[in-house]
Amino acid sequence: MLARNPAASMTDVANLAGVGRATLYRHFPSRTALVRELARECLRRTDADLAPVADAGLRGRRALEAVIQLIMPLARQFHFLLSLWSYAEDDEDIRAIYDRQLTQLVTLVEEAKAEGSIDAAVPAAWVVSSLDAQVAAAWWMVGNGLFTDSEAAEAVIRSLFDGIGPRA
Amino acid sequence: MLARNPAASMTDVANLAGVGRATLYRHFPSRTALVRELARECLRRTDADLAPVADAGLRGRRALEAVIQLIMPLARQFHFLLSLWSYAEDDEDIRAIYDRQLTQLVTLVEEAKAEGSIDAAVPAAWVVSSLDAQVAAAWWMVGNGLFTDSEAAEAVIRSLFDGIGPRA
DNA sequence: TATTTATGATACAAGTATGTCTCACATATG
DNA sequence: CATATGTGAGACATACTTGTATCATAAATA
Repeated sequence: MLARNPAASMTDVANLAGVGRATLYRHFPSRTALVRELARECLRRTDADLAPVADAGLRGRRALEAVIQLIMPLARQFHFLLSLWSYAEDDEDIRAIYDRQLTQLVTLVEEAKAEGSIDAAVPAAWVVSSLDAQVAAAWWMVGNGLFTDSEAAEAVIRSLFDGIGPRA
Repeated sequence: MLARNPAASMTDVANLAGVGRATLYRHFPSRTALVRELARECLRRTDADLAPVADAGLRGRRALEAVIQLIMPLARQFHFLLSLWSYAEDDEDIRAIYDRQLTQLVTLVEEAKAEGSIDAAVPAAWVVSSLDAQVAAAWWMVGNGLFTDSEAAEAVIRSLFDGIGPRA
């Protein structure tokens, strides 16, 4: 519900969940608590889905490509945070997990730079921003039936590393 | 105010504008009217700023690069529409202007394909989405002091056409 | 100077959201 | 069977937001 409409009320959430509003408040003492738990869940799920990348020992560009492919189905859940993040960012736990994930991503970017698959002159922060923005854009394409999940991942990988210019 | 916090109340807007709430209602009969006028203003300003591109007779990639450079300072005003667009999209005038601008952008993309500076296999919708997403991302970098305006435009142009891979 | 106009402050009504509380009921457990 | 637990429905207080209306005042105009 909050992913579709971040301004949804507790009544809306309860109705969509098929439970009474009172019951919702029994599980989440406040709206802020609900949003934070949702954020935590998103971050947990990301950790879980991205674990195979680290386990497989992938590095640099190969790892980033795997991350993009794995993260695409989660983009929807991520996207809701854009407008609700202000409620979550004050939470210490959430911030810690988020910072760690961000650091891991930056590490992959640095590895890719070291192996020569990313231009060392490009700031890592921009790579991460551009990656994030394009994943969100690609998910939007999926949502509007203009891409399948795999097409979306492929488009992001290609655009990110090689751009939309003519193939070499 | 609405650019920073799209959920801001009329009181917030009036306070930031340094006028009374009543006066704000004298100029904009409703919150929706305010948002729509803001949207109209954004689109008008975009038209004005982008007019030189058409006047100079730029086409294809050169035109797209000029658009990116000119649009960057406007990105902030554009960005507020993401969450407020639902209030504006019902307005016939606004929709017409927006659709025209979008069509013009797609035309530039098609021209770039024809001249060989964009791979014909890449869907135009994805080019526009990726462009839009990266402009927003770059503006965010500017807002956080990680890019200057011109660095931002340069980064978007380079990432869009050539990606972040090593320079050929 | 007299008058019109725009403004700020404020009160007001109606609607909605949050968070708390109570009560009746169903279900699971002892 | 008796009891404990969780739920749904709803009342309730509080607060906030929208949109309207009123009134006194400052500034521009005639």
